[in-house]
Amino acid sequence: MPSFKGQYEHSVDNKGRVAFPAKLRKTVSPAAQDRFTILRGLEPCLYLYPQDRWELVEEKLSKINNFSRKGRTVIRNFLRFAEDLVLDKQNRLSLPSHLMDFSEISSTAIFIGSGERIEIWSPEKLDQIDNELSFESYQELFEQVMGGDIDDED
Amino acid sequence: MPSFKGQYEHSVDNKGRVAFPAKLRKTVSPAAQDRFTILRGLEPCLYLYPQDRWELVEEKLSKINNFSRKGRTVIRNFLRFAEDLVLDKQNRLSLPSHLMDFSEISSTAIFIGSGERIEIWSPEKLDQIDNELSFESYQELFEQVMGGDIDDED
DNA sequence: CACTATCCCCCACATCTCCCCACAATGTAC
DNA sequence: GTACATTGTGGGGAGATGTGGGGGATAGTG
Repeated sequence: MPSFKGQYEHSVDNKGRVAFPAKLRKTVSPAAQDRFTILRGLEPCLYLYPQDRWELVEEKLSKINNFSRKGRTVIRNFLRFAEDLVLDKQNRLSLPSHLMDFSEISSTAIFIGSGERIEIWSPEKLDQIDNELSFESYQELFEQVMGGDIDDED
Repeated sequence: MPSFKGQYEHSVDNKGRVAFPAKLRKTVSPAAQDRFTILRGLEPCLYLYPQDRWELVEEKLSKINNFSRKGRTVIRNFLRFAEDLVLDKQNRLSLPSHLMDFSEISSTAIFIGSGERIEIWSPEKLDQIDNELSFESYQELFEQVMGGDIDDED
C-alpha cells in the first residue's frame, strides 16, 4: 500500500465543498471507489481514510466488547464524529458542517498526505502548530523516531 | 457489516415521533426491513437495534444460563423494557413513553451510531457524560483504537 | 353501545443534498 | 505557440429529507 504524501491547498466554496487533490487521488486504491470516511483528528484537524483502509479500523473496533463500560465509551466517542463521504462527479468532498466547526476550516483547506490517512487542516491551525514546533525540536523528534531504538511512548 | 457512525439531532413531535436519520438508514441492512428493537441502555440512553443485529443479541442471551440466579436477573431486566418498533411511511419511529421517561427525552433526541447498535440520548444527559470525559482520556481511547493493542477488560 | 385515547395513514411544505452544467485556470502534447 | 485534456471553482435546480398536522380505523373503558 503506497503512502499518502505531499501538501495541497484548496478553497472551500460556500456549500462546504473542496476539490480532492488530484495527486492524492492517484494513490487512493481503486478498491476504495471514491468512498471515504472522515472524522475528528487528535489535533484540531480532520482525518480522512479511503474506504479500504477505514475497514481495517472498523475491524479493530468490532473486536471490542460493546457491553463493557470501557468498550462502550471507546466505540461511542470514536464513531460519534465520523461520517462516510463520497466524491461527487467533479471529484469534490463536501465537509460536514460540524467537522468544519471543529477544525475551524472555513474558506481554505490544506490536505496533508500522512501515510495511511490524509489530514485536513485550516491554514491558521496549521501555522499555529508549526510555530509551536521549532526546527531544533523537530530535528530532535526526528532522530528519536527514525534513529536507532524506536521507543513508542511519547 | 458496516458500523453505524455519526451523530444526528432530531426533534420529537408531540406524538412522540422522531425521524430516523437518513444517513443511518443507509447502513441498515435491507434484511432488517425497517424493523427495530429498542430498549433501555446501560447508560441513561436507549439502544436501538435493527432486526438482523438484534437477533445476534438474542443469540447471546440464549447462551446465558437461565437457571443461575444471575442469569435470570440479567435476562429479565434486559428484555423487560425492550420493545419492537417499525418505521412508519415517513421513516419515523414512535418512542414508547416509558422509554422516553427513562432516558429523559422530550422534544429533542440525539442519535449516535455506535457500531452494531444506535444509541438515542437526550441532549442534557449527553452533555453530562461528555463533561465526565476529559480530552486527555479521549486521546487515550483514540490511541487504543488506532494504535496497536486493545485490551478488552473493563 | 357510546366515548375516548391511541396508532398509523396521508398530505403539505420548508430545507437541505447532491447532480448536472458551465467555465476558468492550469498543464501537456505536438 | 496552439490545441486539447485535466483540474479547480461556482451556481441552478430536481429530488430527498425533516417536520407538522388532520383524520380514519381500532381497541379499551365505563
